[in-house]
Formats: sequence, structure tokens, C-alpha cells
Amino acid sequence: MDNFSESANCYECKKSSKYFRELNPSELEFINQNKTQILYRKGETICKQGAFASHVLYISDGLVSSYLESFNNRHINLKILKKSEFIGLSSIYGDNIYNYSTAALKDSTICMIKKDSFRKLLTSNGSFASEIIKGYCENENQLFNKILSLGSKQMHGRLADTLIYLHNQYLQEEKIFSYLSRKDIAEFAGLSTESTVRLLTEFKKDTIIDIIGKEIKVLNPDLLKEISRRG
Amino acid sequence: MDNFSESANCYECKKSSKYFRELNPSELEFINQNKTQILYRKGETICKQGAFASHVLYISDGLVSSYLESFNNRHINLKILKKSEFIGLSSIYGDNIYNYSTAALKDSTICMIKKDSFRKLLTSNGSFASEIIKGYCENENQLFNKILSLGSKQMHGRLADTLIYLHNQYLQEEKIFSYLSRKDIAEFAGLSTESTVRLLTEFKKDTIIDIIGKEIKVLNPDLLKEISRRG
DNA sequence: AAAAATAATTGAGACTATTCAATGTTTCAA
DNA sequence: TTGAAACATTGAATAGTCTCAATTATTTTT
Repeated sequence: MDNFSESANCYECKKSSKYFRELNPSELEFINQNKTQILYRKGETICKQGAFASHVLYISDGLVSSYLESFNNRHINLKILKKSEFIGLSSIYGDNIYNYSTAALKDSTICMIKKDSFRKLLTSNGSFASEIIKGYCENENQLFNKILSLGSKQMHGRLADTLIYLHNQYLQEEKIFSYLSRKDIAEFAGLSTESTVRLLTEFKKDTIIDIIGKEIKVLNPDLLKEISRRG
Repeated sequence: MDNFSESANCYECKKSSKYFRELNPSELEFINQNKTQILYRKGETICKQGAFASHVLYISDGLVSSYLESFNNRHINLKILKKSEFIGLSSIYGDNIYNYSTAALKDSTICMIKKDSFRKLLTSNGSFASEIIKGYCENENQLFNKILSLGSKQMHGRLADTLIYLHNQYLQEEKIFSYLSRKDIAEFAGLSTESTVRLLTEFKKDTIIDIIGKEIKVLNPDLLKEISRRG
């Protein structure tokens, strides 16, 4: 196992994370003492829906996809997580299990922070807690979008939603499409892979998007939004 | 307008709410001074998705349904809220708007609490804040279920999920079905009303449920769960 | 560089779910 | 108590989506 990196420390993360920014030096040191850093290889499962959640996970570096698994072995992709985002926050106070699975889209360095340690910080540092709650709220909003998309739209609208999501600046910086298969895109939209391929071709024919290898460029974002709106 | 009730006070709510239980007398009095109580009639909209959210709402008494509205004027029902639950919590730190709509299923008494007042309590009282966060987490979990249901199951599975949800003890106490139309049930499952009716008839024929007027009784919960699992 | 494995694409047919229209039922107010 | 309105049910036609199988392209391994 060369998976454990040589003692990385949390001071680095203070720079990049809006959450860690709220921590003072002694709090940072506290977290530093109570974490383990692990390197996950592309494709590996980082946490598994239903598994016991003893730690909160922090993406120190990498690209991670989060998804829900159903009994009939289908996946619904929730979102792509980047550097300096948390995984499994809601297991702190809620159920003691991960409510979703995550997998590395590329090699990713993950810090595992003990839940009690994390909870201690939350109670001792109000502005840290506020930042975390803010994160919850934004997240909830995205889940509502997802519900609306899956529950009230048909193929075109759902794929439009997916493309709009994947095309946000934040993900484009990472060349996100180079890490996603057609199946991945389909699992965002809640469609079969074949339907997704057919629709993408159709969108391309209508010059809404352009497809260059894995990369998908949006040529007509307004029309895409219109398709999303129409459902 | 006889909508404003004669100064009800928060001490009553301390008994029934797991949240208010965490507040001390002066905090209760503080909230009491910063709230307005309003009676909503059956069918009235209590808060509207997209509207400016200046208050956190608390269901002092009644029965409320929360739902998402899409552009193409479809509704997706999220959950039924009862006495002593909050509406619009996530507008405290997140967006300044309601992320979903709510409507009274029967006459309901709602307390409107100013957001800043509520926020003050959150920062001053850690265990109150923890209870609220806990609420978030449970809620999130339900949203995941919804996403999985809408995104990975077909009609039978989705309706099974809906019936399972509506049959929890907590809602049965309220004779929930007497307040729900077929359309309401359909909007929980993300189906058309007609498909819902057809499926209910089918479930009845298979003695999975019994239908007596508006009331729906579950005769075979295990089979219902199996249908849910199969998707 | 060839072979093997994986991913993307396409078409046809089967299945799923909705819409529209017609009819029956319940509720509620005048 | 009757009529109007809202709700529930049913059937038929249509539209939407998936599955399966075959083919082509790409990536990975040897």
C-alpha cells in the first residue's frame, strides 16, 4: 500500500477552501492531527452508499462523481465534486451511513476526517458552521432542480439540464467531458445510454451543440435553456 | 382580514416541537415578539417557489403540502408537513427565495418568524442549531429517495414509493388520504392522473391495496416494498 | 502492431406512459 | 334537492423511451 501520502498538512488547504479559511491556526492543527490522507486511483469507489460513515471526506485534490444506486443496479449521477469540497457531510448529524456513493473520475487525494473531530469544530466555531450550513442550502437547491428535471421533463429537457449543468464554468475548467462516458452523461439525465447518444446527435444536427471526440461544446446556450424550460 | 389570530404565544409550541424544546424562556420570548401568526384556509398557497423569503414559517397547526413547480406548469409533490415543522429553512443562509411552494391541505395556522431573528437564535444557541441541521440531513435523505424513485423506476415502482411514503404512521395519524386527490397522488409519483388511477385499480385487483372512497389501505406492504425495489 | 476489451452508434421492435375524449361519481352551494 | 363544478374512471390512439442486437470506433493490453 503506497496509498498513504507522506504527511500532507491542512495549512495548504486553508488557501483553497472557503470552509478551512474560517479556521484559526490551532483549529487547523487540530484537524491536521485528526485526518488521514489517501490517494484514490481513477475509477475507484471512494465511499459507498449505505456503508458506515465514520469519517467526513474532503477532496484535497482530484475529481469525483457522486451518484445514487438503486436496487436494480441503476445509477443516477448527482454531481461532480472538485478540489476542496466535502463528501458525506450529512452523515455528521443524520444517519450514520453514506447516503450516496462517490467514485474518482481521475486520481484523487482524499482527506478523511473523524466525525467527532469535525463535529467539535462545528460547535466551537460558529462561522465555520455557518459556511457548512450555507453549503447544505446550495446543495439542497440543486437536488430540487434534479427532482424537477427527472420528475417533470422528458428526454430533451432532461438532457438539456444535464448539458447546462456540465457546462458551468466551474466544471469546464476541469475539461469535465474528457472524464465522462456517454453512460455517465446518460446517468445524469436519467436516460438510457442509447437514447442519450441519439439525442446528442440530434442536438448536434440542430447546431445546439458540437461534438469533438469526447468534448461537447454548447453552441446555442439560449436554445438549450429554452429546451430545458419547455421540458 | 380576520386572518391574524389573537396573539398566540410560543410557549405552547415548546411542548410539541423538538426544535423549540431547545430554547430557554428568554429565547422563546424573543421569538414570540418577532413572529406573526396567520391562518391559511384549505387550498391557499402559503409560500410560493421563487418568491422573496423574508420569513421562516412554522406550522403551528394544520397540514401542508410542499411541491416544486416547473415552467410547463407541472407539480412534483415533495412531502406533507404537519404541525411543528418548518418551511423555508434553507432560505436562511442560501438563496433569499423560497425554493419550493407550499399549500394548506386543511386550515392551517402558520407562524412567520423574521429571518434575522431566527438566525440570531441559531448563532446563540448551539443545540437549537444542531437540531435544525439534523432536520436538514433527514430531509436530504428523503430528497435522495425521491431522485432515485423518479430517475430510476417506472410507474409501478414510483407509485409503490408514493404509497409507502403516504402510509407512514406519522401521516396516517392525520388520515392523510382524505385530503389528497388522485392528482395529488400522481404528483407525488411523477405520473399522470390517469396512469395513477389505472395503477391503483391494478394494485387493488392484485389485493396489494384496498380502496374505500378516498382512503387507501395497504394490504400487502411487503409486496409493495418488493415492487418499489424492482423499480 | 495486433488482439482484445471497452465504448459509441444505429436501427428495429417492444414496451411504457401520456393525452384526449367520453362517461360516471361526488361534493357543495344555492 | 337540484344543478353546477370538480373529481374519478375508462378506453383508444399516440407519443415517448427502452431494450436488444449488430456494427463501428476507440482504447488498452500484450
